[in-house]
Amino acid sequence: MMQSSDILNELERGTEEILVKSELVEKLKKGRPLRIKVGFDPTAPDLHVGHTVIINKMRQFQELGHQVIFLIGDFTGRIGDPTGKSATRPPLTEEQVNQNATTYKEQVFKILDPEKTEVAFNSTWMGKMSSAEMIQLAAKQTVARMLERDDFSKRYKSNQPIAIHEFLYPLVQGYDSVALRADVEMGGTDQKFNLLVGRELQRMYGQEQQVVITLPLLEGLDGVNKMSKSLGNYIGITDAPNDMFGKIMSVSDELMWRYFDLLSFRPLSEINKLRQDVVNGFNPRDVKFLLAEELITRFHNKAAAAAAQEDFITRFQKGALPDDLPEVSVETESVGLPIANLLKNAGLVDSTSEAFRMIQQGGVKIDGTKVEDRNLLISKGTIAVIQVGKRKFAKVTVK
RNA sequence: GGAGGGGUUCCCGAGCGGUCAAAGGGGACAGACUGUAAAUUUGUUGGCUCUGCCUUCGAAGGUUCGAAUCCUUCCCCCUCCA
Repeated sequence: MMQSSDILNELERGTEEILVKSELVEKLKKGRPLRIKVGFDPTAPDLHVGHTVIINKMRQFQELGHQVIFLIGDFTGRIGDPTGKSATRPPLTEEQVNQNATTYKEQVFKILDPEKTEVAFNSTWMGKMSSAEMIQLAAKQTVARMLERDDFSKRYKSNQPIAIHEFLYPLVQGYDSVALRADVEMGGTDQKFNLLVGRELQRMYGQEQQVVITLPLLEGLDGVNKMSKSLGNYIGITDAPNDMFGKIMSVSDELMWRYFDLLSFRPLSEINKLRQDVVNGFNPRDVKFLLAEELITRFHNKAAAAAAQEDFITRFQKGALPDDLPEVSVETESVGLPIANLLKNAGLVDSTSEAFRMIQQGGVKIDGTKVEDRNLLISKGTIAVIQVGKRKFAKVTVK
């Protein structure tokens, strides 16, 4: 049995902030399972490893015997994205929401225990709310308060639009905590404002206030922006082993340590040792291999991790072709097809202009031989392995 | 309702009658190099029947030999005042 101070240390590990820590201590003392709320966006059912930072934390609460609530913001999703990036978001149908929820479950249960997870939808209570009640809810916060939110104030100051409905987003999210009687709500640091609105609303509705725990946002593969699908700088947890491996390898040596801190289950002492090894001349590439292996094993299995590493080595270190070459056939009505058109028709490039550029840059190879002539005609009946750059390959048949 | 500012190629952002497929940066891609799809470095970055042609600068008209650049109307965004 762990000491309560050990439990607290364990829970605090990897978090950005706990508001208010003393309240969490009090709640933990009660000896009953706490209700841990975490909200997810229903439009984005493909989780990436950035999301797993928080899911790992949820799992930790579960292991300590608490009740984890996986809240799908299907109603909130219809309000619209308050990041201002997508002005109009097509409303999801109930069918789509359910489908996305299923996808979610498949993914998070690679980490969470399904027996100890409650899945909730906020449309359950929000859908029943009358407009009068909605306005009463809106009356509980002021515009000035809303503008305190970093994202809103920045946009306001830089003359970016803020639609009124975007103010409702934090209110609804906060109200969810009231409806669920949450003891703890977790979210990314970008969620801090919304999470705190939940605290305030609970107080106004006469409930004990939830403790807010924020977790750091994981940087994406570029090392600059946070990991997100829209930026394309993510490692999806359903990514194929080879893709996962490649993406992890493309992370800079520096960012790799951040990933170790937030994604690896290895103890800190072990990570520090690896760090020291690299300082002493150990190849950081091999440390990256370890990270890739751990994550692929978590989301796939050990054999897949080993195979992915094997593939990476033969393909990039030794320059060999991958085993699973996609086969494509392109048709021509004359005796042959100009190389540029062939590349385009085979889907290896987006346009013939791009094809010409690639040839000019020396990135196109046919059966391993670099193409020098941009007007090269590939005759009908040819079957050849064509490569564009380091990552695009196809076995092309000209019919 | 009034006054003013603005909408440019994937993104940010110059251009303000011809030399504009449109500076610069970011991103992406390609080459070189390499202990890695790290770092570094060089280059490319609208399309096509490709060394020439075609379509782009919120939308539609107009002026002009010629418009992203000028005019008109419309749509959208922002700021200040009410």
